[in-house]
Amino acid sequence: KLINTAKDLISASSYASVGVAEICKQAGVNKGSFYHFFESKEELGLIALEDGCQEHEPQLREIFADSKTAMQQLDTFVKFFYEYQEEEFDKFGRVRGCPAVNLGSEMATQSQHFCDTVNKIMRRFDSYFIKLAQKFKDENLIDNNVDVELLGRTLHTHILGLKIIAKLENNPLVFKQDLKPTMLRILGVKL
Amino acid sequence: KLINTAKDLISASSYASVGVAEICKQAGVNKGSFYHFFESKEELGLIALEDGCQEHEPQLREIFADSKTAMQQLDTFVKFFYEYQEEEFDKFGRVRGCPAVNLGSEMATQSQHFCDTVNKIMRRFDSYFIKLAQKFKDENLIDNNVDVELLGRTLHTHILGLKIIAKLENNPLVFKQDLKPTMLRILGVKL
DNA sequence: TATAAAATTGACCGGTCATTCAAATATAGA
DNA sequence: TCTATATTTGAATGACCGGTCAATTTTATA
Repeated sequence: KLINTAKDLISASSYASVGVAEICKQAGVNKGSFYHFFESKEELGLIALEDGCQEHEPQLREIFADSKTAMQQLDTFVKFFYEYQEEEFDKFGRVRGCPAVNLGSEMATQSQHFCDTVNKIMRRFDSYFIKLAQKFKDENLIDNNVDVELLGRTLHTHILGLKIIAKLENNPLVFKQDLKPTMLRILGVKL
Repeated sequence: KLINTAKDLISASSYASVGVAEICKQAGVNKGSFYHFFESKEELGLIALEDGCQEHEPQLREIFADSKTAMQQLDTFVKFFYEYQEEEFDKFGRVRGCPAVNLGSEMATQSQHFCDTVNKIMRRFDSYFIKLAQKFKDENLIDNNVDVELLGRTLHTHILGLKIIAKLENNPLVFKQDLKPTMLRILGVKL
């Protein structure tokens, strides 16, 4: 309960702006109990971060399933991504972007633990896009001399940038029209 | 002095983690004096943010000078960008990414003022890249049916993503090899 | 030099922060 | 039922937060 509350509250504003007291109150738990289960706010933050990202792994595995063609994977991803962000926007009235990146951006210079954890998560997400790029290459849809690792990371990097922009503008539509054509453009898909 | 100290301290960690007292101490000013010149921490933050971004305008205007060809502009930008980030890395031992985005990402959900200001800055930066894309189009280096506004924003978005990654990995090399080829790829420059 | 305005000082405020703790209560195993 | 362990309680801690203020000093003007 504490972990889920922390996920919600922190991703709704920021790590620093959410106090232990607020998390406890929202979760219906006393502060003493909090420190019985977690040794610090940081520990809870790290666990909530990791937990929140693991949540999406099943969906991601499905989206990037090997049985799908490259283009099917891309289409499913774009569709899922947009619908998820819209859903969140409707629910919270806010585009929250990427909680991991938000936390990483806030804490990178203050806590090595957060920095390391976020980097690990980033690399995990990278791998899905590298696999996607590899698929495009295998299907001969892109230049055969291309570096799929770089391409995958570039796709992911671009999506991070998009999430930041969408969060700042608080506008999920940013994803709707532009994402797929831009991804195809980065991949250099022959039409 | 307060503004410059605020710029340094905030971009070195985060808005929330830097207190008014610390800014004053570092600037050699008393708290009372602080509130003689600024009515709140937020006001100083906003001014420091705006000020820090204005600083780069002359260089940007030079980089994207109309007299240069599209490819020259891109080359100069990439070179300047990398050298600047390296310089900062050497000086502070840290890739700080984009202060505006860092602040925006931290404060977007907490202060409409910060959100608005950062968005304004983002749109200003967008315009340089839109002009660059237009230049590429004018010189017939890219598809003539392309939407230069989208293209410019996409370039900028990608760079924001790169800065985040570089900050998280604290590695300015992220910019070195990949930036130019990726920008050309996004632009779809005919080789 | 007289005077009004601007700037500086540093103590002070109420509130919030993460964290601690001793005591009370609930739970589970023998 | 007895006992040891896990959990819960909520008040207390000291540090720090942004912000205030009356008194003082500096500066500029005339």
